[in-house]
Amino acid sequence: MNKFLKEFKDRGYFYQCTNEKQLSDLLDKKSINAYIGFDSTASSLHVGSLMQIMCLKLLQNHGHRPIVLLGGGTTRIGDPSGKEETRKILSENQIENNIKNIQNVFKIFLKTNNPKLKPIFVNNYKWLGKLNYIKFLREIGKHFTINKMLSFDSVKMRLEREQSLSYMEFNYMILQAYDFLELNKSKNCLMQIGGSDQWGNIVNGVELIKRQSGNQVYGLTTPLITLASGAKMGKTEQGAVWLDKKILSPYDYWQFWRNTDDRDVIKFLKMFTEIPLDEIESIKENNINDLKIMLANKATEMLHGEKASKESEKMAASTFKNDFSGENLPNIKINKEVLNKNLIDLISYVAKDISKSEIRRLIKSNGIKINNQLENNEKLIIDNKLFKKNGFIKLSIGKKKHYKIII
RNA sequence: GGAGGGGUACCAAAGCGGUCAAAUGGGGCGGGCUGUAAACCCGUUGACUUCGGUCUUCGAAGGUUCGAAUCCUUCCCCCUCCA
Repeated sequence: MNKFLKEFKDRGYFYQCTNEKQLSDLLDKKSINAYIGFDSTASSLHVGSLMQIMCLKLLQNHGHRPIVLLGGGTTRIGDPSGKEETRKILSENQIENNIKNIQNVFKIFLKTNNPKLKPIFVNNYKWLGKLNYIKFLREIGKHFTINKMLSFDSVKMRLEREQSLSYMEFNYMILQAYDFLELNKSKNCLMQIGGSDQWGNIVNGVELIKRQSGNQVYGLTTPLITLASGAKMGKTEQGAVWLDKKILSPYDYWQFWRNTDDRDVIKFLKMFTEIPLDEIESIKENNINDLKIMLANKATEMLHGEKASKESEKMAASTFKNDFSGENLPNIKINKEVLNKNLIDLISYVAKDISKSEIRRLIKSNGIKINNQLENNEKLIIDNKLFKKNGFIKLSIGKKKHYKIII
């Protein structure tokens, strides 16, 4: 089997392929261009897309060139795959801004010195935006039969559940197929990768290209990641795990990986780091917590860089050892308005999204510590004296959130 | 177009004139156990509070009533069946 394909499978990225044997031979013979499309519905991607990003990275590592399609056109429509409801339509401006921001992630992950392997960015609005309806129906539409379209999971599910599917959304798969055709023509793209829910859309593209130009292209899908707990990958208590430090700090990102379920650690090491598989094999019996730290380090390093990764590790170490070093904790400066007020005001200032009622509850239920000391007095006045000993206060909210309060 | 059913807190779902800030489950949060894991156990889960209370919530707006999530009117949205 082709080396790329082999690693693709060994790392757990493989779900389905349109023609595995042929694809393997092709990849052995030459370097190809392959694409994955990403949704631009939010200003950043989250870990839910990370596997796809890793796929592109792997592709690149094996000497193939990644094409990143940011769906300025299709985002204007909304993919019904896997969705139970029609999606909100975003404004054009929003979409373009999202695309700009999302690109940064790829620039980080797909950085390379080899100009031949540099990622190609495309926005399908460029071609979808100027389609001529009649012409499109005649040239592209004729290749799609309603009979078949109705049989696709994305459509079938909606119909079975008797949830409405608008004509607009119904067209999504045709547009995605058209994207593939366009990229095949203009960028000589020979493969599309996508999540398993994209299978139908991808197959349509492969067939459309075959009919239109006779070219043979391939599709590859990745499995839905299932966590040991049964939950969806990428959600934490706080919400989605974003790949943008403006939305989710490197430390929180690091923590996300550090808190991986035992049963998922090896799987994640394979999927979300570039540690060689034989190395993972040889360390897999190591202490589980060391492995989690390794996972967190490597994953954070890929996205936020080595420095941020190391700092996060240090911060975690000082946070979870109750030795009161507190050195690496995030600094929160308080101004005089908060000084000499009470504990509730301080916490409210530090954690703005917690309501005062909630803070009172926290204090009552032993959730708040000042300098590692349980503090039950919500009216404790925060004055200069408290800062005397160390020059700062270590404020702990629950077991995992700690702050270094300075004046 | 006709006939029904429904919209309740983060989600699901009970309540159907006062005892409802609203049962129950899930989720979240805090605590315990531990390994920053899992499982389990306990507590908590509208806001503000001088801890006495106060204010705002049951699709929207009005109305009846001492009193409404609960009854009436209008409107909006969803679903089922018939045409």
